[in-house]
Amino acid sequence: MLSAKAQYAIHALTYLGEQYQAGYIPINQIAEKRKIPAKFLEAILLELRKAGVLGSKAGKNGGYYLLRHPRQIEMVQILRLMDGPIALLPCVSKKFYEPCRLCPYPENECNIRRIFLEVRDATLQVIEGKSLLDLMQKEDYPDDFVI
Amino acid sequence: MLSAKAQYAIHALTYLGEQYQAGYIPINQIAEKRKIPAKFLEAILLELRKAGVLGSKAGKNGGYYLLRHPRQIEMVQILRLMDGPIALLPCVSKKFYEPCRLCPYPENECNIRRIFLEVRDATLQVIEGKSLLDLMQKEDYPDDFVI
DNA sequence: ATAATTCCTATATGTTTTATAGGAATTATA
DNA sequence: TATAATTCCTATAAAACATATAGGAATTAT
Repeated sequence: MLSAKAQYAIHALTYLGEQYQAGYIPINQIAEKRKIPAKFLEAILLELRKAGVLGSKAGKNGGYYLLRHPRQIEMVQILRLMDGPIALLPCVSKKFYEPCRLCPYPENECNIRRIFLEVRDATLQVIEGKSLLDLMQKEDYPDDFVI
Repeated sequence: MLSAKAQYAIHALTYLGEQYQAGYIPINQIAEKRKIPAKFLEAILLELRKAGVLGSKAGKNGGYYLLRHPRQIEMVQILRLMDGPIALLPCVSKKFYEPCRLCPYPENECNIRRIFLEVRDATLQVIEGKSLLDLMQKEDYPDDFVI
């Protein structure tokens, strides 16, 4: 399951997506609208900024905003940032690979690994290519919003 | 990612699969062969027994054994027993469904949900129909072992 | 009887997740 | 320039969960 953090991130980002190019959005507004604990959200947004997903402006009338068009923000990047690996086992992870400590057989012969590699590939098949825009409620936005 | 518990369960079960119909296998043997902490394994095997996956016999020369042929033990059952939902969000879970607490829109209109439903379906597509036998190193066993 | 095992409940230990605190820095604007 | 509203940053608290162990009761073969 996704952590609360990852879910909060998704909801915050879709909210910011709705306000794309509408200026700086303060944390408290997002927190209130999406029912996310404000201080926790603050930490999440900070992380997203440091990862180059969000921009921010401090001071009065400041806030956060998307650095790229929602179509250009990859869903899989958000998931990995918040929760780490997509794969269910370290030995089949693309970005967080670690060798298996339990398996008595070589990796390339392991059937456990083979199957969990299939699972990972099936998951990536779905989410790679998906963007923040796909997660948003597109109907709510003007036609010219979509690239 | 799978918990250590789920990984231990898989390894213990494949080990028992290798010994299918070879009598009662004591916890300590499994623990030693698969490098699993014995007391933790004990709790896991107990759970698998209560779920009807394993049988056991107490006393001298006792131990655990598979109640069904490895082909008849569903991979997905093991994963759900050990780690709960397959789905990444409660609102798309088949067996552990819970409504979304954050989403402002009705479920059937939510694009977040739509995508995570796709992910779940892709995952289930791979693992439903897979059995313990698929996780085992079949090559090690006599031909007549496979149904 | 003894030894080897499972059974069961409780608890300890460690780690991660979730959440909050609080003050410094920044900025708009009155 | 003072004020208010914000982000920035580090630290820490609190809660939940995962992992692991303890220890004795019950069972069984020999």
